[in-house]
Amino acid sequence: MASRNTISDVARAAGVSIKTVSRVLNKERYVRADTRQKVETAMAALAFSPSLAARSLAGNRSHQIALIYDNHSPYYIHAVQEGVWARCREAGVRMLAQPADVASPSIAAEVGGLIDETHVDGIILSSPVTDCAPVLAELERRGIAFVRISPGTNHALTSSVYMDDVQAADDMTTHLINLGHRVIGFIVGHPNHMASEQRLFGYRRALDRAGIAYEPGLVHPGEFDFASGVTAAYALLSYPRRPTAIFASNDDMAAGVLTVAHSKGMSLPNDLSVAGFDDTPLAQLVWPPLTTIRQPTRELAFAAANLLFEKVDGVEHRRLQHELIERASTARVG
Amino acid sequence: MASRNTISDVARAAGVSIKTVSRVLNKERYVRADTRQKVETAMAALAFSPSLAARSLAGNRSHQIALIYDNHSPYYIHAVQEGVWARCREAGVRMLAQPADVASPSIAAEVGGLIDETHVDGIILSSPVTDCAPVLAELERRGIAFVRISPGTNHALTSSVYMDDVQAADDMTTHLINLGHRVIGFIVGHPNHMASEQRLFGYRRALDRAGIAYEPGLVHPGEFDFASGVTAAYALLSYPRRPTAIFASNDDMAAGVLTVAHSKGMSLPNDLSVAGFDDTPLAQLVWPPLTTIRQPTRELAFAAANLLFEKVDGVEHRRLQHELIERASTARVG
DNA sequence: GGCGTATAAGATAGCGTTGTCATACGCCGG
DNA sequence: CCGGCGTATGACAACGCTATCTTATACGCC
Repeated sequence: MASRNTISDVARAAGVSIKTVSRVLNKERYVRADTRQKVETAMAALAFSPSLAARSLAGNRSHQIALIYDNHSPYYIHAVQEGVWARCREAGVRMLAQPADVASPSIAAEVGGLIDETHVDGIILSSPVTDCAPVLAELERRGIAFVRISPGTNHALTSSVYMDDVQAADDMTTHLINLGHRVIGFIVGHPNHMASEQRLFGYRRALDRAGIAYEPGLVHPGEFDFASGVTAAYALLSYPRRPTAIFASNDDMAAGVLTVAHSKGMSLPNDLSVAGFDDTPLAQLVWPPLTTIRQPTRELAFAAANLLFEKVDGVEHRRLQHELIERASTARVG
Repeated sequence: MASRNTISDVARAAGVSIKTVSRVLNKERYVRADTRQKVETAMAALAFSPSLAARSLAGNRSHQIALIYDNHSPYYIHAVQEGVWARCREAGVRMLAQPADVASPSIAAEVGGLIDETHVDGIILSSPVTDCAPVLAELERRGIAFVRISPGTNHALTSSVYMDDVQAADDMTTHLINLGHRVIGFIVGHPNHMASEQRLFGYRRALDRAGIAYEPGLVHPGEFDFASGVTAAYALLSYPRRPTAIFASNDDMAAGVLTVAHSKGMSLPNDLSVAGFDDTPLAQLVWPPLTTIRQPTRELAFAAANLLFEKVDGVEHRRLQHELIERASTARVG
């Protein structure tokens, strides 16, 4: 239970002042190469890790950032955490993963409290917090650096990373049309998420361009979870003009569609094509594996952290590319 | 960009000394009810959140704990994070989610660095870090409080929470035997995880009790992921004594079995019963939904945090109950 | 009435860093 | 040969709390 090694221990071991150790630690200028070497040797020998608490308190950086999320998809959260974490690791910054509840009236206060408590240097917002007005207002008010992942509103006002959800949904719909489908069901995402609207819009745009009339009865609300996919599938499959293909706004709902089809004894993909969105690992775990849109979630998260560390002055955006992944759940209309 | 409110601001607003504010904050004795009230009012009015950095530095508590994991199942990580986080929230303690790599030679140093940097008050180890010898040694050496989730080794030496993997696998195997199966394939888990051995042992114990000879050809290694489930399923389904049921050590591998069975045009569960383990959400997203063992992951994590906060002197263990969940992937042998 | 004890509150010294300012050295040009 | 500048280093205060010690008051007992 040896007590913590401090900067003073390192300074003593290296025969320099604590300030010089601090300079080495922070890669400041005005340290001779051989001095730097001595200090680094001493740090390694003592396995010195500087106290983040002390650094936060004394300096104007905490070497920590927060990732805020409120998403019920473990796959999404996992990918986002991993992406941000990977970039943080490179930068020697600690990531605080912070769940939140966008529906809570106190969410802004909680985010404010988080900032005060932890002194974080910046914040990354993932969907749907990325469009949570009270949180955005609080962050603006405090003037803290932040980057939004896949924002749906006020795109121009803040830095963000995103993909083109409209185009992606258009691509998938067009793909189904190219396979000969003319009656295509669509399951909308959770109303909290701006991406839901955009994906619906892409679906409509593709139909439009192909000269296929939009039919409200073929569009069913959902909530991005399996259960709502099941519900929607039952509704769509009993609709008078029964769809030959169903495009769900995410993979979980698509899995729900598959389950309903299986339980009705349908043969997939011959009796019904099913498409998902996101390309979570789930897409490959179900049968038949899902044709879906690969959303570069991990890369978006990485890019968000990157943008935060660059500390660009103004507002900056980075768009990442999606990709249509064709698997066995879609086929030419029978 | 108002600057942080400090304990002094609160003290001034309440007309008391900073030490009294500190007392209220830490729920110490010797504060009159009306004084406490004044302070609490002032804190609320100023939306005061104490600096964790300052508290860590000055006191001997940091109000933070770390959760260390190296698990490739997003569902597992998510459940563990959620359980620990829920208990932390109640306790007003911050949770640091820390990925690690059990295969890395520097893992102990990294954990040590984490402790030095963050001053965490305690640590929770999830599988497979829970059985990582270098990490355990480092934690012992430092005398820091820690709780292990589902340890497989040296159970008696440290506090832990766990479920009975042997009994659970025994239960499932017995369930299949009771359905009339006599040729039961088994897919082992990742060798890193101690649970893998235990589940295999439970399988063998149940066979033994039922007087069914153990047949090595019916047991195939796996790695807890979908791909290894697929590989194992191909092997098992081409084994001369073809199994009528396959018990996979987790749900992901069971999903792999389902996929192989589907692609061979088998009718499930009539041609083959498939059982999983863990009851992750995935179990319900595949077709047919998996008969599986519900592992109370979230509750285990919650209990682990709880044990940490109780700061019991000696070593303590908590066992949580598993449950066999029967769904549509298993049936009486045809 | 004096004294011991429990309760209530304040003064002050750190905790381990970084920021600021001061200092020392070597080198250059005039 | 001296003043000034760029470089390299150190001394010390400050960050916002908690721990420790001290002081003040109230109360009960002999």
